[in-house]
Amino acid sequence: MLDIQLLRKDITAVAARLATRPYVLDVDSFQKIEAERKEIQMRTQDLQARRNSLSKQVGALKGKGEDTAAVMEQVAGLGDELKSCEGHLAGIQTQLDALLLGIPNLPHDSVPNGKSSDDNLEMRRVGTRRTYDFAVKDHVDLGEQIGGLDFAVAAKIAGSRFAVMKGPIARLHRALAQFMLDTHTQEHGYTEVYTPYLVNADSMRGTGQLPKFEDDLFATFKSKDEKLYLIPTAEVPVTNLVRDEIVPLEQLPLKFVCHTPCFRSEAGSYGKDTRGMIRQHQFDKVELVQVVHPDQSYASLEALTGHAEAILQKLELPYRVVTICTGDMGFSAAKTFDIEVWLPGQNAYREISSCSNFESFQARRMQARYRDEKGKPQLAHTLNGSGLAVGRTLVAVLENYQNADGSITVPNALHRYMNGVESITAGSR
RNA sequence: GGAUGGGUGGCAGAGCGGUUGAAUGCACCGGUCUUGAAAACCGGCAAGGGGGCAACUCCUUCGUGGGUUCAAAUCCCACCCCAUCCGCCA
Repeated sequence: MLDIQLLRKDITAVAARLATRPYVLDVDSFQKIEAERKEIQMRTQDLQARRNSLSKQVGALKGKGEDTAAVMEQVAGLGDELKSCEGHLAGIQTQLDALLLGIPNLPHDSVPNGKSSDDNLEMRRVGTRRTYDFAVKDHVDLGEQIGGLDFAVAAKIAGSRFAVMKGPIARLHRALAQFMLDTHTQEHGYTEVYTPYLVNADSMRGTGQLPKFEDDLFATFKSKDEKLYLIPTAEVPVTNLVRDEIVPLEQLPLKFVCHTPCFRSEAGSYGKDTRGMIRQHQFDKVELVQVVHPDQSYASLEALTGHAEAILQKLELPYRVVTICTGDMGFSAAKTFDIEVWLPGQNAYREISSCSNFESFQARRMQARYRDEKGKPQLAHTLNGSGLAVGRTLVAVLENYQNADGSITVPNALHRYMNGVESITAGSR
């Protein structure tokens, strides 16, 4: 959510910056509602003030044993107008909130303008792409040949966009998650957390999934009329740890790492990435979340991106980092770096992590604050990034570490998580 | 699912129709004292929002929603959450 003061003061500049996303801010309707709000709010508060002071007089008169009939009559006369004003104001406030909740974040000045992913800015390429003296396979063929990846049985159990992993592939998948958690907690200073996978609507609103993106979510029912949502990313429960909290200054920055399954409906991506486990309804991810002082958030974004990159470096997987342009950026982000890993099977770089600074956009929605030097509550800045998407990392390992005979060499960094296993083949367990 | 108790400021915890945005303690900030610190003493200290150039001022908030009343943290109704015990259970 944007600061409403910003919209009141300089809506033209805000609209211009949002247009780069592109998002058309309805300036007229905002200004119309805002003008109405101002008028009604002032009138309502004036009536309330009069009622309060008259009521206090009644109390004072009664205390002295004097007659109160005249004052009570006066205050009674206020009743109807007050009630209608309060109702009117509540209605306008609801409208205003709805409008505000639908406005995306302002891109940071350093974000390149652009229309689509074609306009994203490559920052760096890291690692060396292997050359193969045989025809490379993709992870689907490799996994099925080993007997560890089964999409057909997953479709039987649940439908499309699910996978069943078995044997050495399932183990490799687990090893990757453990390896990521250990690296981030032991080397990057994150605190591991375990959270609910089902969350309430307030939490989804806090991080920006609701009200606009309900279609992207899976939901379930706690009771007949109480809905719970399956998390699309650990960002949601973890960032909401600080919802409605005032964190003491000395506790910043908060750094959390969390491994969870993620559930996405992938509505609107029909026909995209239908093969393999690149785009699934359910996938595991290790997520990094930081809550920081506003002065630090861009330095933190660089650091957090580096933490995600460290995983790929340790796994010796080649990747590149891109800055997402205005037109390709997510709703809540002020700036995003994507990390894209090289996939020989697709002969392309594919997103494996997305690291964003949300500035105060999420914090304002969820009233996540810290106490500044003067003791005043201030909105914190929130960040998060995948460190990394476990399923896609598995895909990257399978494809990059494949051998001519279809076996997979286990990256050195994972040996201790695989009980010393250095290679997996069809016979592995 | 059943029973009981409970949800009040950063925390603990009073208040149970009016002058209470809320006693008291802790924490925190400023000061006195001290070589320094502690202790002691004095003072300050909720959040969100509106109006105003400002000084300042007004509104809202005691789990949530609704109701009664001139007036609600306090009374009534519904719901939610937490704790404990019983039942069931990974």
